[in-house]
Amino acid sequence: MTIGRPRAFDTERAIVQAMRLFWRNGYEGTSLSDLTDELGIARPSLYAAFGNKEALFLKVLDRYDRETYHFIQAALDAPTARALAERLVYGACAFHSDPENPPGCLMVHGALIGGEASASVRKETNHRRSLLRHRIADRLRRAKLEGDLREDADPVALSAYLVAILRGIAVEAASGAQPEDLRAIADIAMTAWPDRKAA
Amino acid sequence: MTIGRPRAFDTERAIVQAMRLFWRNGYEGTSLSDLTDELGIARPSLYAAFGNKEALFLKVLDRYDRETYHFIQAALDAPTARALAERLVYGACAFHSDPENPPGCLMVHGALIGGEASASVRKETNHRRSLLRHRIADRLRRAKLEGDLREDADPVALSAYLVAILRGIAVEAASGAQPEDLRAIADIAMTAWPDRKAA
DNA sequence: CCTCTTGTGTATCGATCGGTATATAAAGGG
DNA sequence: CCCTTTATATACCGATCGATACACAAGAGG
Repeated sequence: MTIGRPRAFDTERAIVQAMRLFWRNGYEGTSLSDLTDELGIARPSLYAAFGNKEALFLKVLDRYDRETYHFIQAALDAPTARALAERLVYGACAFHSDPENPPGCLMVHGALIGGEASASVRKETNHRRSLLRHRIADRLRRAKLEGDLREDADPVALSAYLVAILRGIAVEAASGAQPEDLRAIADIAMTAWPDRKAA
Repeated sequence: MTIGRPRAFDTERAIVQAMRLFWRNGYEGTSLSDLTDELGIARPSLYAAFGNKEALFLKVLDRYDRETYHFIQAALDAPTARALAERLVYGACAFHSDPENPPGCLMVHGALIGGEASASVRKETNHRRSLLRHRIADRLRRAKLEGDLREDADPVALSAYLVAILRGIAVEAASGAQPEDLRAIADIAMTAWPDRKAA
């Protein structure tokens, strides 16, 4: 079938292992030696399979969005605006409380800042973060049309607020906050959500 | 008076210049060459004046807390709990909207994550972040005693919420959010603040 | 002037960074 | 068996990392 020597490692498994490293130590904080040590493969194998460090990180981002940070999609599928908000903030609490997950959020910690060498990677994570806000805003606009969000509510402002809460929870979790601390934040955050009746 | 050759640069000015570099590119993202280029001094002069990179960063953190991130102190001096919250969230908006300031928050971006080389620096910024939450919680406890915060309000939870909002605003600002976006977040965040009357 | 003390400039240290050249090993096709 | 193709392992590349050894310059005190 496939010609040539077969690959001696599982690329999907390698991406997950790389994701955990980037997640914990950031893009610049994770060296090629860290990666090859953790993955148990030699350097040229990694380059042959993924291209280079940046390309591997992009693959990791895709995997993170698609299969790890998936409470976002569950939230966007919620039937009402309030359910969307609840699934977002409490989903973030559960996500960042899961001891299986490294602390914080890969999208925030992975490449929020750094030197000029990681500028393109930073741009990509920035883009994905703003994309999330737009997806939430679109869903809230639809909620207004469907009548489960007040007429005077501002979808753009509310989506910015929700995303800010997610970032705040992620940073606090990375700083060592306990699950109950995160839930307290989410509880208070939800009291700001507009009810169906006018003010 | 002082014996020996006089220093040819202003250490206070150098700390401010170093702060802006660390603020913009993070601790690990700022190299010694970046620092010496920006400060216009040679490498041994920097080491003689500040010790090493980590010691310089700690001096920068002190300066940031004391003279740059000072809206925090103004908030803690507020007469009421609600005024505290308002000064915090709107102060953060103004702070992160000021075009004179690099994007984001030095305490968050400077050393939120990284390799093992910056572990001690990360521990220090973590400590300072948790210190802020405790100072706010203490102020809110006093507010309850003084009667301008509802009896059933939880100072610890509210302080965690406020800090999370600050982190969220900082991350969004670093991601390129506009001043009006930040104010929208703050406006909604404040609607979660408990009124004096019971629910 | 000389000495002492401290800061400056050059040139460099070993370690590590991301990335590769080269040779060899393991499969399929003939 | 040989040839092609792909993956592996060793060893290495130039560049940069944080940090210094060394010699010299600039002031104070004698």
